[in-house]
Amino acid sequence: MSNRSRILRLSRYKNAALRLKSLNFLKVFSDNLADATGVTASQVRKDFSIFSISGNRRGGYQIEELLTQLNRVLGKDKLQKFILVGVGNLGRALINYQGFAKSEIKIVAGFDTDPAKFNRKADTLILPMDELAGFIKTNEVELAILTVPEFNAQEAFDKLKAAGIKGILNFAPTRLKSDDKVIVHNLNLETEFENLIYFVNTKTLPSD
Amino acid sequence: MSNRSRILRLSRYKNAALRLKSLNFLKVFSDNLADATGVTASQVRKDFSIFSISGNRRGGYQIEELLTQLNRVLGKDKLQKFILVGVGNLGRALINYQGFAKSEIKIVAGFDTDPAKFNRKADTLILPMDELAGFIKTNEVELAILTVPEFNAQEAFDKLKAAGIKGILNFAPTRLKSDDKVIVHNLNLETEFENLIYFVNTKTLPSD
DNA sequence: GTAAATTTGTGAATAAAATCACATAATTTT
DNA sequence: AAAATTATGTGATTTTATTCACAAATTTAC
Repeated sequence: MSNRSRILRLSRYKNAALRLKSLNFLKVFSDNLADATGVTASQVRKDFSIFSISGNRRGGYQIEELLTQLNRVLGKDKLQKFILVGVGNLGRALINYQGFAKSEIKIVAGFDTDPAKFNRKADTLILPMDELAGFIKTNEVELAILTVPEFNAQEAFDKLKAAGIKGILNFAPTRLKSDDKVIVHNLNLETEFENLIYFVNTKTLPSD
Repeated sequence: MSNRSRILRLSRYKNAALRLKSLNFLKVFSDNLADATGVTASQVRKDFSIFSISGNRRGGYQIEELLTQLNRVLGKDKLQKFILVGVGNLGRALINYQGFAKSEIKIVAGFDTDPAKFNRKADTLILPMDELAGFIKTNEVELAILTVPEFNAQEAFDKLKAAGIKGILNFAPTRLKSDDKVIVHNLNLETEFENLIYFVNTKTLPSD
């Protein structure tokens, strides 16, 4: 078993554990993680149970050990290289985003069709689309971020797929479909905004 | 009943319907919407049923009428004004994001503590935090986007809450909690990346 | 060293969400 | 205008996810 929201929760537990670690905590209880992430304690324990993450009865979880186990499940025990296609406002923001600094996530290059954006001297190279397939092969990149306008999304997707990319985080406002070859995670900003608007307008509390 | 994923699906149906409308389609079937959004046809109909959105037996849904009903539910029948706090890379990208152009979402001002960022002449004003509360009152803004670094998130949240903001889309890597006064929708980019990494590493298809 | 206290881990129970399946309504065909 | 066809709409069923509740393990107190 392994659905999306369960994995999202594991990430949150990890973030909560990291925060506690930075405050010099050595151990943490399911109760603490539940408070920090807004779920129930038994949910935390059930999630751990499903991924064979274990602690000590009465002693809680050793934070260091817990983080190791969570990072193992989440694949964060090794560097994850991403390329980014579409160096517009959002693309550039993601390339410069500081939030990944401590994590094992790295955007290794950006690609665009606009020559004005190419840059072979920057910290993160910005290259023409022609070099996409070659770069992916040479650098053994499996993951991509798609931040192109709606109209170009399908074409860019096809190129990424042809070049052997295995996973795509799609910010373009077009829903792309996962298949055996490529896993797509669609993240539509307008949809997220609309969701908030709905809950504010109806004054119901979202139940996630 | 009204959980987050059901509302997210309604947004997707709406986007699919919009796309079909732009191709001059006049009607659409639950089957079409299902294909376009990656769910089952009965899911589409069940979602509609729950929000009393109805079509014509044998005739499907009139797109124009369907959009009206969806926009009513999603609160997109009127302009939704947002302010944005934290004009960094991501904040600026959202301010300049073109994807909202056709929608009823508008970012009316940005706020920051850094005087270098203030701009009273730009299309979207960038103002000092001191003016936050006043602006919110004068312009009757209920919604906010939070794109500050982790360390400043709680303080900014408190100010927004005190100023009467009703809903926050939080991009800061700190989980803020919803309550009766403010609904928070947390959107943690690192978590989204990790989620993709997990499914690529384990080669399982996400079941959302 | 025994008893009391506390927290995990997980089957069992409950709740929630998705799918099925079919009666009902509308349209098209003949 | 009757019969055949095609979609919706929704109770019933199934599946999935969450919570409950308690035995097992460990720690602390006496």
